[in-house]
Amino acid sequence: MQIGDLSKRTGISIRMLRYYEEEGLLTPARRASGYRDYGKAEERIARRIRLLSEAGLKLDTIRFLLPCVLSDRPDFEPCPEVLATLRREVTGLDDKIDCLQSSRAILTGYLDRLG
Amino acid sequence: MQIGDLSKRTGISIRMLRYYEEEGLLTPARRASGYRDYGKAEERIARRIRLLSEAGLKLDTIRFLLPCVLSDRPDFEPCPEVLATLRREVTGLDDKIDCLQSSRAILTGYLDRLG
DNA sequence: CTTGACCCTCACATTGCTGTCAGACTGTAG
DNA sequence: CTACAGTCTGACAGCAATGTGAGGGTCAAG
Repeated sequence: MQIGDLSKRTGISIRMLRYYEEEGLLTPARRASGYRDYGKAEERIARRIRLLSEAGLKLDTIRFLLPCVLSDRPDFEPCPEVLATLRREVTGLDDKIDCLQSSRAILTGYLDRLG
Repeated sequence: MQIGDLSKRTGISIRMLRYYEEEGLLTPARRASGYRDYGKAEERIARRIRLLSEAGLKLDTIRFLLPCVLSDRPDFEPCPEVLATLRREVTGLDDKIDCLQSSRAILTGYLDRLG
């Protein structure tokens, strides 16, 4: 699959797909022509990267956690630092979810009182 | 209250408090000396701005919604555009909350299977 | 063989914050 | 009066993500 196809399927801009590669997150095969060639696996990775990225994880962090993030079951014991990062990010997400819910409450609160 | 005090109380950097003012979100009184003078009302506004800002709303949007966001009860009917923005931001937050929860599930999923 | 749609790399620009530093003033405590 | 901490403005810097454009190759259809 060419980059444009993957872009359309995932909604991730071509620019960002190349950027993910530049950052070492997603490394598609190359054709003889130099064209990137993405498969199903890469598509899954791309979607996952975008999900985490939209959740506010930095690409650095995602790169660091990618092995865990991709495996469905732990086939290896991650090093303590990865583990710590994992936990840190989870509590970070919890905080952020709280924050979003409070913000949501403020906005809907106003809307509700209106109707 | 001086800017440094407010900064300590809210955890918002002095830089950002001044930036909020520059962006027209928070306009404290001024002493004769030129020093900013924040009261309880401004503290509440500052906290609210930061909450929404951390939730991912842009300062532009916050400025636009600020009247609604500050009032506890609607004392006026906001114009349709404000209403639309309000609704748009709520669904945006909903999407984001979903996204964060999925991301959280990915991370905790791995951690859980580990223990 | 040409054309049009894709793709490549490289590099610069922009957005939205956020930090930091310089040079100058304020305010208080000794 | 001095010293020190706090504040003021303004400007420049950095970051992470993203857009955009130039200059040039690839490839399938006609």
